Amino acid sequence: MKCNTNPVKGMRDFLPSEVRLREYLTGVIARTYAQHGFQRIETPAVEHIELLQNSEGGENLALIFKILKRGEKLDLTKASQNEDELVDSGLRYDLTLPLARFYANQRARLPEPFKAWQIGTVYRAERPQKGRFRAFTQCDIDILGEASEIAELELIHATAEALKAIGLRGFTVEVSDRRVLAALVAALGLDTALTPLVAVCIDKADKIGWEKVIEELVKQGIDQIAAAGLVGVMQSLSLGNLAEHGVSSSVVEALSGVVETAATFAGGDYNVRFAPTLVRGMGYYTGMVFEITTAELGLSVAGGGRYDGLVGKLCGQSVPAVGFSIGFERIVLLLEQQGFTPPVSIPSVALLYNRGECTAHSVITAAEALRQQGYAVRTLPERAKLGKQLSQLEAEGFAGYYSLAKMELVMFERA
RNA sequence: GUGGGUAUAGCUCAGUUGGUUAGAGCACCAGAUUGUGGAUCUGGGGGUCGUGGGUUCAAAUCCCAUUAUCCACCCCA
Repeated sequence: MKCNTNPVKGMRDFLPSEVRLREYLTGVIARTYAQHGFQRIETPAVEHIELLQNSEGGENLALIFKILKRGEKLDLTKASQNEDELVDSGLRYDLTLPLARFYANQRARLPEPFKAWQIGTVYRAERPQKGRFRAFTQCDIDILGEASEIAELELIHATAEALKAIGLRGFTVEVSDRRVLAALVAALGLDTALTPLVAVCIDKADKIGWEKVIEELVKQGIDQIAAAGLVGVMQSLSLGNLAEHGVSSSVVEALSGVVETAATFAGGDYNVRFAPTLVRGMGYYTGMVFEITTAELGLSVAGGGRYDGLVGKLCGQSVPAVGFSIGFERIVLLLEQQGFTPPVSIPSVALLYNRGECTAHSVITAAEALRQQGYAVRTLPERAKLGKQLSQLEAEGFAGYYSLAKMELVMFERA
């Protein structure tokens, strides 16, 4: 039977060369996070559907891959069928929610505050396009149990250091705070329930321009004068004048402190700035939010924020929390665009033998001897057109080859 | 969820206003030659032209549907 050999829509196969780049990157990121004192944890890809759906995950809720009940619990004969009755679990769409559940469940065994890092695949049933897949890898660091902005600073610093270690420069860390916009909305006398709606419109400013933002706001039922007023304030907003617009002094101090301190650690390698239009989609964010963008890629390469309410909803005890996630796939995309190739850890050689002319024993013995010398060795039958084979091996990244017939090791000349 | 592009050999792609047996390069296999490290030459295998309908004497080519894929929007990493 002939069947479709493509991976499922939005999912990908990875070739050896692609995996090599990905492994190199995860290695660099892992090392940086470990240096900053974060501990790796793992959680399952599958979570209870209730957790995923009652999470204020914003638009992501519509994108959950749902998993059918199994066995007798899957009753397809019921008259009134809706999705919820057939589904009991789903694939995670981010790493934050599973972490919050993990923490609520394992808290007794974890240090306080807890600094965790994770790498894992998450799933969203979106329409795939450039830099966007249905299964993709995220690298998260989170601090739970730390209410002060030292947590924000540590996360920004560690994430920026990870990107630097990968070789990225000139990126911009944007910082804002959910409470800024909420204060502005309140100061203008608008219903604060409108804040999330307003946030979505404001978020588009960079793309569609302020004129259009006003139109959008009006379309959402906000009157023209208030909309224009809000946009006017937004355009002139800076760390210096936040207090004049009704933002509480504690928020202003925390925000300026984070932006200024983070900038001193950047040392010219990257930028840190207050970005009033930064909002972010997740509903669970309660305070500061951040994002990292690069000029080369029109997409953000990292995003995060404070979500103080999330753990409390799961275990009843309020636990402050902040997280920052690296969009692994976008880093990969960026490096591929730059033609980046990861450094080789061990030089590899190909051991070429003639089929039929030598025993398996002699092949493996010779290979072992080379491994003892520190090479990674792949045994391969020698082809009739040796020259062609050798050029292919060289292109594949082999440092040299060993001819079993001639008993000699030949290194390729480095161009 | 909305809009657009593409679909021909393992890969990258040609294919004229519809017209005989659908092509090239790369890759693969065999042979020749070079006295065997990439070259050169000859030959070979390999395609239901995404799928299903329709128009026509005749469809890879035109029309419709469908699927896949890529890109953009929404939103996001």
